[in-house]
Amino acid sequence: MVQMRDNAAAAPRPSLVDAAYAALKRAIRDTALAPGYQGSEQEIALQLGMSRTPVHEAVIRLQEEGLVRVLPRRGVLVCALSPEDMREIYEVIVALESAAAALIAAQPKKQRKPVATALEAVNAAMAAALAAEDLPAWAEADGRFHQMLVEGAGNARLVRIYAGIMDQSHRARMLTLRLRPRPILSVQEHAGILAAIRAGAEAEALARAKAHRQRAVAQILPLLAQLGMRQI
Amino acid sequence: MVQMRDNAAAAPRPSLVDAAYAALKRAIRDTALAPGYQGSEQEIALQLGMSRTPVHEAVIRLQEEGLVRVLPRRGVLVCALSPEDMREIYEVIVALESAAAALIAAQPKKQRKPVATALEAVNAAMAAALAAEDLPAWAEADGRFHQMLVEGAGNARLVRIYAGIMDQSHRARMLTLRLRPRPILSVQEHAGILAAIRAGAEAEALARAKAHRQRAVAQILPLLAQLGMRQI
DNA sequence: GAACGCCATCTTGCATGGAAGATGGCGCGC
DNA sequence: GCGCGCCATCTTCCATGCAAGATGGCGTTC
Repeated sequence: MVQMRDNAAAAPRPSLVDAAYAALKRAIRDTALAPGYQGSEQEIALQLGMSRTPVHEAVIRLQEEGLVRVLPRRGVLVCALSPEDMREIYEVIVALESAAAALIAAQPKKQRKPVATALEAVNAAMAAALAAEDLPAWAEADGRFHQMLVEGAGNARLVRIYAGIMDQSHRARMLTLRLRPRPILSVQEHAGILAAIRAGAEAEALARAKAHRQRAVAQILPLLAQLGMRQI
Repeated sequence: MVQMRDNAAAAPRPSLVDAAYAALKRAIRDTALAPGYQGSEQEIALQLGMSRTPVHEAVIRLQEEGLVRVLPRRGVLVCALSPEDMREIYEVIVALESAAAALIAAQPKKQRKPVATALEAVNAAMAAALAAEDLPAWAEADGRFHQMLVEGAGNARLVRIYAGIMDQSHRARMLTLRLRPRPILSVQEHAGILAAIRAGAEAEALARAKAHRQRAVAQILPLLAQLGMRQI
C-alpha cells in the first residue's frame, strides 16, 4: 500500500457549499454585501442558483469566522465592525505577527535565511511602488510582506488564525488605504524586522514587528473614528 | 423604541444543532470518541436521537475548529494530533498568552489592578493545591489562571481564538498531567508575571508569560514523544 | 386620531428522499 | 494460489417539504 499521504484534498470536487462559501466571502470582502445587509438564505440561494441547504451550511462557516450572524428566523446579517471591534482585531494581528517574527528569528539560520531573503524582495517591491507613487501596488506588497512573515513561522494553525482575522478586517483596511499619510516608514521598519530576524534576535524581532504594527494601528484607528463612521 | 440592545442571545432556544455540537465536542474532549475514530453522521445522529441534518451542521462547525475532518463520502474522522501539531498548538498558545499579559500590563492601573488581584487569588489556590499534593485541583487552578489571564486582556476575539486552540490541545494536556514533574516553579513564575503586570511593565509581562509557557512546553513535548505515541 | 391586536407572510430549523461516489468483499480468470 | 475487476453497500451531498416562530401591515376599537 503506497499510502498516498493524504495528498491534501486531492479531489477538490467542486462542492456547492464551497462555492457558496467562496462567493459569499468575496461579496462581503468587496462590500457587494455591505455591512449591515440582511437577507434570507432563500434569496441568496436563488441568486447563486442553488438550493437553501448549501447556502445554509456556508453561512454556518462564515458565522464561525465572525463575518456574519444568523438571526434565528430573521435572516443572515453581515456583521458590521465598530471601532471597538477594530481595536480587538488589531490587537490580535499585532500578537500574531510579532509572535511569527519571533518564531522565525528563533529558527536555525539555514531555515530563517531564505525566509528573510524572500521578505527582503517583497520589501524592495514596496519601496519601488512607493517611489512610483503606486499606492495599490504598495498595499499589495505590504499585505504580502505581512502574510509571508506569518507563513514563514512554519505554523499552519498560526497562518489559519491569521487569515481569519485578516478576513474580518479587510474592509476596514481597504477603507483607510487612501486616507493614510504616505507610508514612508514601513519600508524602514520592515528592514529593521528583517535585520533582527537575520541576526536571530528573537526578542528584538518581536518588539520591532509589534512596534511596526502598533504605529500603523495608531494611524488607522483615529482615521476610522474621524470618518465619523461607527460601523464599517 | 427601547431597542433592547441585542441582549446577547436572549432566547437561547435549544437548538438540536447546538446540542449535537456540544455533545460531540464533549465526547471528543473526553476521548469518548477517541482520536482516529471514524463514523458516519447517520450513526451519530441515531445515537443522539436526531436526524442527520443537525449532526451534519454541528460537524461542519467542529471541522472549522479543527477537531474533526469530514472525508467526503467516507465519514467523520476525529482528528489525531501529532507531535508536530502539538508544537504548532503550543506556539500559538504562547503567542496568545504572552500578548494577553502585555495587553493587561498596558492597561491603565485602575483596570489592571483588579485583574492582577483576581489572578493572585487563583495563584494562591494553586500554591495551596500544590502543598496538599492535590494535582487535579492544581491543574484546575492553573488552567483557570491562564484562562483568566487571557480574559483579562479585554479582547473577546483573543478569548475566542484561545478557547479554540485550547480545545484542540485539551486531550494532550490531560494525558501529560500526571506525567510531569511536580510543578513547583509555576506559582513563582505566575507571581513574576503578576508583578510585571502590576508594575505596568508591558515588555516584561510579555517575556515572563512567554518564558513560563515555553518552559512548560519544553517539559511536555519530550514527554509526548517519549510516550512513543505519534498520534494523540 | 391613536393604539392595540390579529393574521398573512416570510424566515429558519429540521426531516427525509434521491443521487453520485467511494469502499471492500466476492467471484472469476489465469 | 494470486490478482484483477465488478457490484452491493454505505456514505455524504443536495433538494425539498413541513412546522414553529417572528414580523409588519391592516383592521378594529376606544
